[in-house]
Amino acid sequence: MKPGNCQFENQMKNTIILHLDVNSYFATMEQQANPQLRGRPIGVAGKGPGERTVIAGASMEAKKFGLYSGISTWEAKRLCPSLIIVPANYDRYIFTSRRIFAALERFSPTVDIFSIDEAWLDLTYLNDRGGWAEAIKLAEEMKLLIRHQIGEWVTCSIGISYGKILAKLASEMVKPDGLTVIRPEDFPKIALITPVEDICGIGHRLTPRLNQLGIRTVAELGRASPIQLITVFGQYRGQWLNRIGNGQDDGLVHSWRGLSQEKSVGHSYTVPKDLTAEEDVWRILLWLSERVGARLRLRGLLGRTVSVYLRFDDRTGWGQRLTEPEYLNDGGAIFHSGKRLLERLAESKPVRLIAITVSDLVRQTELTRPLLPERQRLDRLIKAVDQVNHRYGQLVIFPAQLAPIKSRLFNLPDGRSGRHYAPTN
DNA sequence: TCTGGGGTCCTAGGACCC
DNA sequence: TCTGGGGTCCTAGGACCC
Repeated sequence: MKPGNCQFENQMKNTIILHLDVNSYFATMEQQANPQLRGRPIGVAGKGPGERTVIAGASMEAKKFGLYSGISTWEAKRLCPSLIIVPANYDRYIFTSRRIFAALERFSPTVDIFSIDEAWLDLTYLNDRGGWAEAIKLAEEMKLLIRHQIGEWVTCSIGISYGKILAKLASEMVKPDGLTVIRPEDFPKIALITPVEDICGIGHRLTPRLNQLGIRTVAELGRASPIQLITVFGQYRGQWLNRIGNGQDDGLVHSWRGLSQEKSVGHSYTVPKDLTAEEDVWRILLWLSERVGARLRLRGLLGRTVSVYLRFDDRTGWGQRLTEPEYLNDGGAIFHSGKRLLERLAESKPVRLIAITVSDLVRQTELTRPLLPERQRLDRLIKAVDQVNHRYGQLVIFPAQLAPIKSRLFNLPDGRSGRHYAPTN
């Protein structure tokens, strides 16, 4: 094989990648915390009853009824009348997630976090001490360690392969508590029976388009003409599809330490009842802006691109973004940008979801230009407000414009903590 | 009574500059 | 005056993930 034209570069480097996925993470956390929920169909919901919400996670027992993440609670109840709906405790899930990833670091210095309950580990270093057999042994140790440290009810599915995508595919093959290996020589066999949509990166839009071209399995994807794939799906995606179809799985594994800076911070909210008054939309936008600002400051970040997104009662969406000359992280300024974007909206339809996101982020410490004196004063005020709000719960001190909907807002669950705001008086 | 909330990455095209 | 190429910044939009 010519160098530089190496079809299976990862195989030649003897890469060993492990993917770990905690089974039904949110539901498992709740069952671990409350033994009465074990063995029963439960669904974890993001918001309180009466709000428009969906199931964020379902237990294995509930999945047997056809439940999945993203289904509305109403539909979930219809499929599984005995379903127990449990409110989410995101703070706890995040806390436990960090404990799991920290525990995994004893197996590899390179732990690449994919989501709250999934990570890849680079085990290539095992090549000179047992290789694949040793990787399998470590996987079994990981399962034991997680059960021991996190909880007896907590199982995970592990996949081991020579690349990230195939390791993830392997971990999804057996659930719960699986351990599956795809060695380079196994790929052709696996490709024959794997539908393209099982590949992470081929979703509900690409699948029908591939199927239309007569491509249903990964093996068929591998046989497809690279030129055709590039023509249909563009340079980047076409090449990627061709590579993955041929088992060339060469995505890099990055350590989460140091590298993982967030690219954007945002919040969205689906209102219980569609909004028709412009001022109501502004108030929700201000509330979301304040939360985004607080989160940016908590992480020591500033951003200068502000995006606003609305979803209307007819399910259509509208979004705009703008980049400010100055970096910002206070709710007032974020809201101001967001409101300017909203002014560009021509039509007026009932609004069901409002979202605001700040991107193009930098660390506060990276900003070299000193703040103007008036900006310094504002900064001190914001810091004092942050301290109070942090101690007593979010938005104890809040912008006066929020007063008209204060009582409603204080009944909104905080998406991250699952807590309800306490009354302020 | 349908469809949440939090993210990531890539591309095309316009404006502007050298 | 016209034309081209290269580069950067920005916005809109599409696709994907859990």
